[in-house]
Amino acid sequence: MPGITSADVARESGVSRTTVSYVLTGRHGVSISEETRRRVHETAARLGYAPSAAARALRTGRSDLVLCILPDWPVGPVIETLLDQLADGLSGRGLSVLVHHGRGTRPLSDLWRAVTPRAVIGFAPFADEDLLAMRRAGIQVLGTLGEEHRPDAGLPAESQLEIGALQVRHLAARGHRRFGYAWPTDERLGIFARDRLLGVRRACAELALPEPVVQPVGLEVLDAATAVRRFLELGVTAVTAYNDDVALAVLAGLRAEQLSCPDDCAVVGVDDVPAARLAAPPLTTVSQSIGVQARYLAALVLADLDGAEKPAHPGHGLQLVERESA
Amino acid sequence: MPGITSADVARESGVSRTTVSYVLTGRHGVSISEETRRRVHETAARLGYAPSAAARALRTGRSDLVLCILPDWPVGPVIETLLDQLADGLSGRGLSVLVHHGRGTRPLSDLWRAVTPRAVIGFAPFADEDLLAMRRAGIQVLGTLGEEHRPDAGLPAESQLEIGALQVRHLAARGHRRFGYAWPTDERLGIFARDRLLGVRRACAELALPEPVVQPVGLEVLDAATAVRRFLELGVTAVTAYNDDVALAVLAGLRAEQLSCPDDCAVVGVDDVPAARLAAPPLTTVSQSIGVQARYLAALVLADLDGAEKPAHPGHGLQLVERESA
DNA sequence: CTGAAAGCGCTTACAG
DNA sequence: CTGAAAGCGCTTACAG
Repeated sequence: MPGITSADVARESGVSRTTVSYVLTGRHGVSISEETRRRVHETAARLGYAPSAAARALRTGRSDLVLCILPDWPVGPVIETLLDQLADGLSGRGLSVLVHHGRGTRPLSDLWRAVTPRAVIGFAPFADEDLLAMRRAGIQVLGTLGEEHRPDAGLPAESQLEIGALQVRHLAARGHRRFGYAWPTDERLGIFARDRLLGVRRACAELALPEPVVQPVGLEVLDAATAVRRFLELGVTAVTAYNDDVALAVLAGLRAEQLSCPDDCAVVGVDDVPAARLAAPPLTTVSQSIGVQARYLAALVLADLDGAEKPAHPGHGLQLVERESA
Repeated sequence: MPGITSADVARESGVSRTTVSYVLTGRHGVSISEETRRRVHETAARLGYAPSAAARALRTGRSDLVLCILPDWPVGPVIETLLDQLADGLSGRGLSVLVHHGRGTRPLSDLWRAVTPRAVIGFAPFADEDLLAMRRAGIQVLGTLGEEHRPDAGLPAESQLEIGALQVRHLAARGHRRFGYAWPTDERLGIFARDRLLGVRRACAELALPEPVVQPVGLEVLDAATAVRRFLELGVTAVTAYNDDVALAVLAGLRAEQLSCPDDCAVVGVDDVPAARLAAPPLTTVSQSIGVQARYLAALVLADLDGAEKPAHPGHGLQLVERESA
């Protein structure tokens, strides 16, 4: 029992496959009697017919899939939520979101060729040749970092810069002058960390503050304690962390060193993960309003689908969530 | 420039499409001169040829994709790591892992028909009709909860039961007799929480301990504090939490109530997320050895691919990670 | 308003 | 050792 085809539906309904296709794809312009329409729909439902996506993709060169390419590290709850909301925004238009975690040695081209997606959304930059190949194949290619972002050309992502700047401005407003930057030990994160740190550097420069002290901070209490000691030795009074995970480690390091936060050292993270508000002390952090981002991405995909013009960029929607750690 | 087809490669190499196909799919049994082989490979590489997956899927009825269906809530770092490792294990055999977050209103059948996957792996139970339809279409269907798991038939998942039991046994060995169960407020988690709690209940019964006190615990300090107060009023001295997120909330609740952990109340979580070791105090938790699970899943998929017999189940590989909270 | 026919790009018996 | 041909299931001009 391999499956019902449109030919089966046509035979059962006493019409041609053409008519079945017209009825089922809701083709406009062609008028088909209401009676025929009804019969075709009814038969299709009764037989449990679902069109072969492979055949449709082969014929039209396009599927109803949106492929999201994640980098090869655990992305955390924020991106997960973004993906969920993106899927929500797209499902109403018959589009399904499929996610690929960038692991495995398989070339990217195998993947998008296998999926024939309507659009590809990259959560980290694509290699130029991949980008070109996808565009050439008529696939809409989007990135969450903004199109201007070309790390190979040395161009940082605006939103990442802004994150670092927000952290600094909040702390500077509270009188801090000497900053530490808690750099993630996972090397794969460097691509984002670089831009966030750059944002911190620039903000410090603008405020005529000294350069931040950069220190790698592992996600272990002992590692973090070592880093914290080093920070304080160098006169740091406030730490901007790469993200909440790293910030949580700094908090743990401070506790291990019997230091109090924010009195001995203030800390601000990035992401506002659920654990942030449960930390000791509750973590001040920068949240990226993912609802806005998700809607914007969905709108971009749909605009392309409709041949409409691109929606305006909603801004980065960053927000400082003040709790007790800074 | 729509794309290079096998016909292009054939023409350029001066052979037929048949030969191109034979060479490129590495077909055994058919002998083709080494010289021809070389020429075809060279031409394909030079032209940047990659076969159309849609055409191949239509012809063979199968793709090189493994589709993972996640439930519609954020799954957290543990599942993310599992997916990464699964992709690693499968990529060597030319299989790519694609993930669908179970959001959106689109029916599951649209999805697997669009992807024509080699295998589908469910991280939450499938509806019976979906299961049947996929099997009928010749797709290998696997679940991370074990095949015996049929919640609609009231059958709990072994591994989930065992998690709860492990938590209780650890605490009972430390002299605790009256347990609280920190139940997640996110209703979508109920399907797992139910089985874990059942494991706790059974373990209590076996040890002739009183029934656990179940209390929903939100991921906010105030919610958690309320729950903690209630637990202690009822004489609870140790809390088994649904997972580390909930356990972190309990810890925050204890701090808010000026209570000490583990002296006033011990806590044990599930998952061993990175934040667990950074908690105050560091969280004792049950870790699910995902490396083992990932390898087992990969082996299952590959065994089916090769027509080999199923690998033996490696056991649940649960482990209690003792830190300071219990 | 509806049907016969071509063709998307591949794989695979089948025939030489 | 290699090629001509069929066919996977669909969509879509084109012809009635």
